[in-house]
Amino acid sequence: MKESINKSLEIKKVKPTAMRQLVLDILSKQEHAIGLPELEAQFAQADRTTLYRTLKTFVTKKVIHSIDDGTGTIKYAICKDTCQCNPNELHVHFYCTKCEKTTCLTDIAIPDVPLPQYYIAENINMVVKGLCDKCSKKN
Amino acid sequence: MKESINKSLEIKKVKPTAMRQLVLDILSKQEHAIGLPELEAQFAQADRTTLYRTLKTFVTKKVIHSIDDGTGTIKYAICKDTCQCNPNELHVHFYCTKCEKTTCLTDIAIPDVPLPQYYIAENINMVVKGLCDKCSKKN
DNA sequence: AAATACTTTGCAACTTAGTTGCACCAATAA
DNA sequence: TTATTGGTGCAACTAAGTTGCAAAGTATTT
Repeated sequence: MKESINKSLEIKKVKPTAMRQLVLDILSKQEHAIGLPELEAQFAQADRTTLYRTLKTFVTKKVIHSIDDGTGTIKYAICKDTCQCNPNELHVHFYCTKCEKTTCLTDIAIPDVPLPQYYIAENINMVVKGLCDKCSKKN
Repeated sequence: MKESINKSLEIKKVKPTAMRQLVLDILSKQEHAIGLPELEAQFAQADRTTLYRTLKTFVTKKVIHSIDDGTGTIKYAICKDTCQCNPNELHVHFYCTKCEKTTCLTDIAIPDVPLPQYYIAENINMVVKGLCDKCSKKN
């Protein structure tokens, strides 16, 4: 476990400090994407700034990817080891309006959209909102 | 012009107060989607709260739609008179990373995506980021 | 027209997320 | 060891959004 985290940091060329290992460990244990406030809540005592900067480093080094799920707070989830976050590798995200969890639908690629002339796509964000599998069954 | 604004408010069943007419008039003159701070900036003197609530009313009454373009501030643009904001009526939005403007690509419908079993879609947000037509030509 | 109720508006104050500057500490290189 | 670099933590701040409450305006009833 700890080995895989170190490996992940090594692959993406991020110095594996204790803080970073800890943050990545927590992120790896999440079932859903979480935001900075939620990450902060998992620590008894930790500085927001450090977590903030750790996440930022992870994003630029592509250890994790950020998700704008439309709630106003950015969520984060771990990238695959091989992920380079290119447009063709992007997947759809799902935000459940009932349990308010954001899920990576890693198997669902974002479909190509035709853009008007002279528009150049660099990145695409696609979030489907509705009820997740667990919540739709409870109704 | 003023007639069409009143008509729009009437259709969507919003009482046409002076403030609302003014806000809708400003929104109708925008080439791009704008946020609350930008709307506020167009007034010499106006209260943020009132504008905030006006936008909120407009969104719930479907006079305008809100766009989460990933910048952190929600943008707004006018809906068509007939728009009911159903999933099948939704269009793609484009955020230009150079001029930082958000554009409704009203002609480009959001493609259907297959969801995993038991997931129920209520709404979809799709934002393409990159260079808009004007900015891509300038390079 | 007067009295009542309802809606809209404006001020002030607050919350929340994100962000920056600066000082300190740890790890590494010269 | 000293110098340099990078990471961490505190404090303070910004920006956007939000709420409570009171005043003003509009509509409705008598």
